[in-house]
Amino acid sequence: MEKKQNPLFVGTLAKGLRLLRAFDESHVSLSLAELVARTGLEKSAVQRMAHTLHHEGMLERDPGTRRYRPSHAWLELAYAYYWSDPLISRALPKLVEFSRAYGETVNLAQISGDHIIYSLRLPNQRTQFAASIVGRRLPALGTASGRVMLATWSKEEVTHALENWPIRSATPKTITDREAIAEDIARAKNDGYSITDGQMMLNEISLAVPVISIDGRANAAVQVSVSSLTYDEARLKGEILPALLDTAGGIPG
Amino acid sequence: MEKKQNPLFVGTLAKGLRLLRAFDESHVSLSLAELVARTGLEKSAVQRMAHTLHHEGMLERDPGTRRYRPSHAWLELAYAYYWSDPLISRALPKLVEFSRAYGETVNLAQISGDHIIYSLRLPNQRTQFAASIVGRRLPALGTASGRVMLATWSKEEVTHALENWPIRSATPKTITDREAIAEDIARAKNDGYSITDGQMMLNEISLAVPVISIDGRANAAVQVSVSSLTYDEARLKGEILPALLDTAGGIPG
DNA sequence: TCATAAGTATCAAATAATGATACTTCAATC
DNA sequence: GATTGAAGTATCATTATTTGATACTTATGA
Repeated sequence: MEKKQNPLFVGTLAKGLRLLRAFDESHVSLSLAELVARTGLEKSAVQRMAHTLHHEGMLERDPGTRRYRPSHAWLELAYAYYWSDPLISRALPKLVEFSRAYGETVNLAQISGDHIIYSLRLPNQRTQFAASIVGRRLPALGTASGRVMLATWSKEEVTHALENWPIRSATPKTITDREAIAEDIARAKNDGYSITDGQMMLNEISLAVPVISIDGRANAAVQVSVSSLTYDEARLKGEILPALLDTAGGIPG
Repeated sequence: MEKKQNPLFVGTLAKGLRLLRAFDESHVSLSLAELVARTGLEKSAVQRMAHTLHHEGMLERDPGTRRYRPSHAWLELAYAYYWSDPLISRALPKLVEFSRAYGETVNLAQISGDHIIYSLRLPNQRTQFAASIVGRRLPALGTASGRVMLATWSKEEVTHALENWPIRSATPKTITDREAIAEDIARAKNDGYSITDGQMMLNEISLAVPVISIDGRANAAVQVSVSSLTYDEARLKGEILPALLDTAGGIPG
């Protein structure tokens, strides 16, 4: 184990958490050996941690394949999170209302370090699975939600973000030029919304508006995803934008 | 710490997990002292665990109040869970379809020990917050979903459940008589659906149908909640039940 | 069938967690 | 605004617990 200065740091617990985080969308179940590979821990340590997590109900274990999987307990943790975050209960009814009225996919995104995380998602029939489930994280600079939040932040913070936050190219259309993103944020600051086209997925247009708190700053955004095959920007601005501004504005500060 | 026989059991990790589980819908943030009270651990241990969990991004800490809260990481874990459970991706499009068509709250429930857990929820405007968010656990015997699943299980399993699983009285109408529940399960076995009225909440009717796997057994159910003020059982059976059976039946086995 | 990898069990060594205690900061009350 | 008790933080000697090497067993597939 690396030298951990602080005597309050409990290495064993941190190791256990690494096993939990070893699971993601492309690692839905892991064997002992795979856990060793993904966590970088000793085989013995992984054996003990996995045993303990299983014993405590945090990992499911297939007796046949001996592979470990996330358990229902991971959803219970999400349940506790939902109650703990006051924004969720304020935003949910507004999003439901919007979703029912327009039938388009609508999400609540929150800033989470240099990423955004989707904390509420109301999918429609056409929505891809990855875009339907909560907890997804995306680099903030590459999303309409992230940009429209940044548009409410101080000049210093925006500069820092533009210089340091990560950018990941997900489609041929992904803008990786930080200058261009800076312009987009400036535009969002002026317009009060941000639109991206095919940044994370081709043929997907995203429209995001900020959820502004009392101090004028946004740490969250409401975002709509539509297909570029059925919408163009003009129609999006005409039909969806006003309602989306109402939705975000209606979330109690 | 109690004597833990198995040398593979890592007590420190188990203790850390207790901090996470100390949070729930009525404990959305906890101070150090409250964590001590709720976990039953030593003050020193809680201090170290909380520090570590915070350091690892699993707990948010308000610098002003010094209280701990669940972090976004708890949603990320849910994201990993969603990918890991193959039922989710199969059920989601069907539930969305139903939700759009009927505009009523629809859920996917799965058995989780002697409880059911809601793993997908598509709320409508009238849905209460607690009924809108995933991860909620309810005693299986008290829910239409739990009963309709049990209806597909072996006689021995049902007997065992009826004798041992917990029952919690949530409303004046909650049925706590295990005989009556046995009858209800028998009825569900015959009908292929289960209806409860005001069991968890007054003025709420639940209709559940099983998601049956190849072996004829159900570990999941699709469930609709409607207000008893706008629906009666007859209307529910006439208008909703056929579509709900289609929805559940359409989930690929 | 054999060979090899994966998973499981054991144990001596010593690191890292423990929990008692002392110190500091906060917040409430007079 | 000073006083007081509770909550939070820091420290450290003790020792229980984790550690990680190794041997053993069970799977897998060539």
